[in-house]
Amino acid sequence: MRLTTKGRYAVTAMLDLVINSGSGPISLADISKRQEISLSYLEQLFSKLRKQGLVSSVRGPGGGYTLGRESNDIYIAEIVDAVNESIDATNCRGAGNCHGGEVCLTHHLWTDLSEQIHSFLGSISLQSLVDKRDHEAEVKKAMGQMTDNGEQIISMLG
Amino acid sequence: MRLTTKGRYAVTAMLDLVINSGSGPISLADISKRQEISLSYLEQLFSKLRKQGLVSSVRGPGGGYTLGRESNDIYIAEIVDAVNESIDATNCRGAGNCHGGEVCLTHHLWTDLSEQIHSFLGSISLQSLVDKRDHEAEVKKAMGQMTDNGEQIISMLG
DNA sequence: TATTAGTTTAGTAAATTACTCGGTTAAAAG
DNA sequence: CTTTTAACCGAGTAATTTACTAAACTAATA
Repeated sequence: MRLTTKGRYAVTAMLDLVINSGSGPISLADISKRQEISLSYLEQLFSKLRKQGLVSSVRGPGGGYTLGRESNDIYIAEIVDAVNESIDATNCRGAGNCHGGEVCLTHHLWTDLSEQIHSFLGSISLQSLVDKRDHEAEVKKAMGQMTDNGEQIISMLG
Repeated sequence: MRLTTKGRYAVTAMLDLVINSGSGPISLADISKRQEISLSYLEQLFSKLRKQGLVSSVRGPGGGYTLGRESNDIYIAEIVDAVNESIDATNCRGAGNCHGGEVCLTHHLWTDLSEQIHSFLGSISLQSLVDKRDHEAEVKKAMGQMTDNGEQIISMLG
């Protein structure tokens, strides 16, 4: 899981799309003005977002972008993953140049943590970010994904 | 909260320090060999870690680095923060060039999320990463920081 | 005194980020 | 049918960050 300014731009643009989506599609030119992100950079980001089905496009006058799915079915991790090239964190993959096993241990610990962050962001939807009333429910969902006895906890909470 | 390869290197090196710390200090040369990170790069990273008190150094032969605090009192967020220059995520800070308030809204939403990630990584100690038996307890602590009724949940769990 | 290993600074190659520019294509409006 | 709009596409590039090399110096040990 990589979390850079590039991902922030993508999430910000998607949030802008959710907040300003009324009747028709939203043009990148509008998002560019509102969020102060270069139009061409937005085009690059949305090209990747479109390929992942997170947005769909409408050409011509009055055209622009709409969400590919409902805002409560699009998760932050998807957006970040879409714009970031996935780089393998470990330089020793499985067998090979692992001397002593300790290299693998630290790498394994890191990837474990990285997966936890990913599952956390994978449980937060665009809509829940906008709608703060959903906040606690989303945290419960995040908890459920991060702990083994998550279901138990949630059932205790009703 | 920025999560780049630089932070990963720092956390990996700190994990190496915890795992291999027996009697005396650990030299960066050893970490460099084990984790395949350039010595000079480690020196730069540990310079920052030292300034934050996360490690302390011993010079001369047999010297090296030890943890500045106990491993269960050093948190991942501290390590990541130490090596990353903190960049302000919002281009409009407070007053100024906020046109319409919507720019601020999306920025606010992002910083909210960013803080959640930060508090999540701020609840995971180095030791808990190593010692998987602490895993569930740490998740509970993380939950407590992320939800308003966290204390309530923890008390329910005993 | 020689060696070890941290400390510091300057410089740099590589990668990534963010952007400019120039075009094309599809669809709507006139 | 022509013009306009805005998505689409690719090459190129400045700025920044990452990761590293090199060279010196300092403290502590053997």
